[in-house]
This record gives sequence, C-alpha cells and structure tokens, in this order.
Amino acid sequence: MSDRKVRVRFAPSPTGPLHMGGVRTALYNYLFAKKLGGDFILRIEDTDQTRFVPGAEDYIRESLEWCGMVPDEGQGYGGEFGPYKQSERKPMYRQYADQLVESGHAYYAFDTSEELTKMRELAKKAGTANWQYNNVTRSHMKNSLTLSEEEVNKRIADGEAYVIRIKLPRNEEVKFEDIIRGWVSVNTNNIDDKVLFKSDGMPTYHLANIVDDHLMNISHVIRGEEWLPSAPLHILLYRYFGWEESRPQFAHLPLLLKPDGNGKLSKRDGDRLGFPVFPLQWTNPEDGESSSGYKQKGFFSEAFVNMLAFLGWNPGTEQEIFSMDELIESFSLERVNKAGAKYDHDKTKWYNQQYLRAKTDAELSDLLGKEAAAAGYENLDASFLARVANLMKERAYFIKDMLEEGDYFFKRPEEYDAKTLKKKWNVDSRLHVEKLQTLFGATDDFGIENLETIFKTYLEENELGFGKVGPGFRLAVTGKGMGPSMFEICSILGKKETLERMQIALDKLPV
RNA sequence: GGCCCAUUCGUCUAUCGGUUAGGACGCCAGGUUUUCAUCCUGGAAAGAGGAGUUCGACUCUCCUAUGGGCUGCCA
Repeated sequence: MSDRKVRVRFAPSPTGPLHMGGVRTALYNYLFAKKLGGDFILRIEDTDQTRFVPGAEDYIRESLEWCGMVPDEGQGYGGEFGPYKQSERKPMYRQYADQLVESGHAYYAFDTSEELTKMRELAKKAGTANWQYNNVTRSHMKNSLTLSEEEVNKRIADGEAYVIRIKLPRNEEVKFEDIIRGWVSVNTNNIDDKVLFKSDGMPTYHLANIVDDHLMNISHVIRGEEWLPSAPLHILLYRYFGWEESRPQFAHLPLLLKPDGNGKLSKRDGDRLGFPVFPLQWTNPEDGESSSGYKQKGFFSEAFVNMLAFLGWNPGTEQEIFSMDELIESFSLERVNKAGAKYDHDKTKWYNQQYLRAKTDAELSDLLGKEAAAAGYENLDASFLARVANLMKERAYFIKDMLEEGDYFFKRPEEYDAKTLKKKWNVDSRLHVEKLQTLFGATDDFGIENLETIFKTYLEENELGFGKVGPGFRLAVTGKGMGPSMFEICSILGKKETLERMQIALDKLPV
C-alpha cells in the first residue's frame, strides 16, 4: 500500500460550471499527486443523463488549465485507463452489478420510483421522518429477495424495469480510517440498500465510482465532505468485490461555506454578496444567463489558487504567499482542517494585490497594454505603459484599477471632479495654473525632479502652501481630486500634453 | 426525526499537556503623503458550556449546546 504509485482523480459531473469548491477539491488532489510524484486524473462522472449540460465538460478542463492544473491523464487528455467518461464506460458496469447479485450482496428490485415516492410520503404522514429501502423494509417490497426465482425471471423476461440494490448486512459496524478525520464508524442499520444499477442501464455514482477507481488503480480518493456518509457503503463494496487489498485511502475535505451565516457556498451567495463563485465566466446554455468568473473579474489565477489552497489548509508557517510549486512542496493532507471554511472575498482581493505587486514593470506593462487595448486604447508604447504601471501598482488590486483610476493617462479629462472643483477651484488656483503653465512651458526637462523643483520654487517665491496650488493643478491635468504624484504624472504625459491640458482646463473652467 | 462530521479573535488559521494563546484579512488610532492609496507604528478582538483524566488542559475522554453534511433509480 505504502509504496504504491500515487494516482488520484478529480471526478466532477458535468451538470454545470465547476464552482470554486470543486476547484479546491481538484487543487488538493493535484497538490497531493504532484508532491508525491503521482498522477492527477480527470474523470467525468456523467451517469445521470438527465442532468447533462452542454459545455460543462469543456468548462471543467478550461478551469483546471486556467488554474495551472493540467491532468496527467483523463477525459480529453488520453491515458491507458480510458475511457475516462462514465457514459462511455457504460458496458463495463453491468458485469460488476451481476457479480454482486451472484455473490448474494445485491438483488433485483422492481419497485418503481413512483411507488417509492408514495411510500415515503405515506411514511411521512404516519409520522416516520424518513422511510428507507433497507434491511427491514426490503422484505415488504417487490424484489428478488421476496419474489420467487420464477417470478423474478418472468418479470425480467417480460422487460419489466428494475434496479439492482446492494444488500446491506444487519447491524454491522463499518469502520475506516480517513486521512483527515481519523476513524469513522457507521452501523449498517443506518444505511439504506442503495441502488447500484439504475433501470436505464446506467450505474449510480456508488457503483461506477468504486469500479472505476479500482480499474484505474486509484490510490487515494480525495473528495468533499458530502461524501462522508456514503463512504462506509463504498468500503463495503470494495469488500464485496474482493478488492480490499488495493482499496484506495480516503480523505474527506471540509466544505467551503458562505461568508455570512452558515451553509455551503452557493451561486446565490455570490450574486447576493457580489463575488464570483466560478473560476471562469459561464453562460447557461438554457436561458442565456451568465455568471461571473474570477478570471474575467481580473483575478490572477495564481492568486485565486493561493487563496483556495489556504481555505482549509495551511503550511504551519507564517508564509502566506505560495506559488503553485511552493504549494506542491509544502502540501500535505495531514494539515488539512476538519471544519468547514467561510469564504472571505476581502482576503481574495488582498491575495490579488500581493501578486500584482510582485510582478515586474515589464509584466505589468504587458498586462496593462492588453487591458487598455480591450478598452479601446491601442498600440501604446511599452515604456509608457511600464511607467504608468509602476506608478499605479501600489494603489491597485487589479490591472483594471490602473486603467480606471489612471484613466487620465489614456485620455484627456472629459469632466472634472465636482467636489474638488467646488472646494478648490477659484480665482487663485486658476492663476496658479496659468503661472505653472508658463513655468513648465519654459523648460524642456520634463523629468520628475525638475518639475518638482520648479513647482516648489514657485511655492517658495510666493510663500504658498502645497494645498493652495496642488489640488487645482491636479484637477486641471487629470480631472481628479486625488491620485499619485503630479510630477510623475506630468513627466509621463510629457510637456506638450501637460501644457495643453492646462490650457483646456483654463478654457473650460471659468470661475 | 435518524445517522455522520465539526466547534480558537468578525473571518482564514498557528498551537500537537506547561505560551503574555502567535500570524494574516478586515476594523480602529497615530505617523508618512499636497490629496487618495500605499507604507510604517500601535490597538481592540478568541479557546461554545459543563463534567472528568492530570501536578497542570485550547490540546485527551464524556455529556450538552450550536453549526454543517447526508438521508433520491443526483452526484
């Protein structure tokens, strides 16, 4: 067991866009595999044909790739254990269900969904909270345990619909050791006879999962906590198939919770609180409704991944910024927390800010250029972009902040900040702008230091405070009441542009 | 209702029997800054409750409370 090759799988079902909780599950699988030199496999679990959503499968791959988690094998990536999509593996499952029937661990059941629903409703009315198809009730139902062999064969021959259910033993403790949670124990009396094989010829999750994990030689199953209650059932299946020797180890991850209140993070919470719950933007093919994604919101995938990694795991040191390689190096399932973690969007933004600052001016220049081009400002000079980025990066969380807060680098002011205009623009400030226009016009050195010297000399000679001249000057050139150093701004804009803007302001802003 | 899992500052978390219970986000205050942001300094802020075990429990055990998950021919 210990020297077995590590092979983990991420097995989402393509019922919609992968949400961030799913991405985190994938991430922990990926980190674990890479840390141990193992394989990370993508398997598509589409056994429920009624919930298929077009585009979801591609979305899953695109999301994983955006995050830098490229599967070693799996659906869309090839590999020796294919196919990696359960609907394409359909012919393989029946024999395993039959094997269980033959060994007495499963049976045919002819009760229809409608009958079962009715049964549950009746039980509810009678005051029983929950009716289950289990080792007690099955003796009153229509199945191969209650019907004669003849009857069963006849029904099957007549084409009557049936399912195959697992036959759970009575009053048996099923125990297993979860890597994250330790020993977990459940009595079989509390589990129902789950359907393994559906009447539509497809296996349920429970069967397909165990069969595929076995056939694909999966060494560790790392999945969400919502699977913990059915883990004992899975343990039993491995036992009944005689696969206990090669049974994968389980690790059940804590859930991602909504920021306020309690409960699992859902799409609605994102809409309500204003943050994405999906890595990439997604448009529902049914109604055309679209949901925002971290990528489109301007998050760096490294920041997104770093944040997700820390939601439920930490390295035990005080370092918080980790590249994917560093995460791989430090990761261990033993340090994954047991309790659910609430998502904190402020922290996510903080991570993005950290990654933004860590980028070089050249990288920033490139990124800003693309963002600017998308906004209609094309073919900008790289050194100009680099200077803007360098100046704006300390006050930005996203690349687009530079573009929005520093819009004056890309276009002349179209309007002037009303508050500053009202409070700071008067006969005096107008005069100062005129004077500065003359003084700046007289120099050809538009370096930051020279501009500052000229400005300060003007202040000194006229015994003026910065506050008397600065705001009006800023307003004239940028249209704003706040921002970074005016000398740097003017230096970047250049002499001609700066002077023209001052003139425009003087023309447009009478007192 | 039943079963399972969980419980340290508002949030993410460190602590693996002995600590002034540490860090980060956010928040507050002060400083730097012409302004805003950044940055720097400081501050408020936590072991759900109750029993044990122990010389000593946040840490181990049990009970209670609270929260979550599951309870489908969904995954």
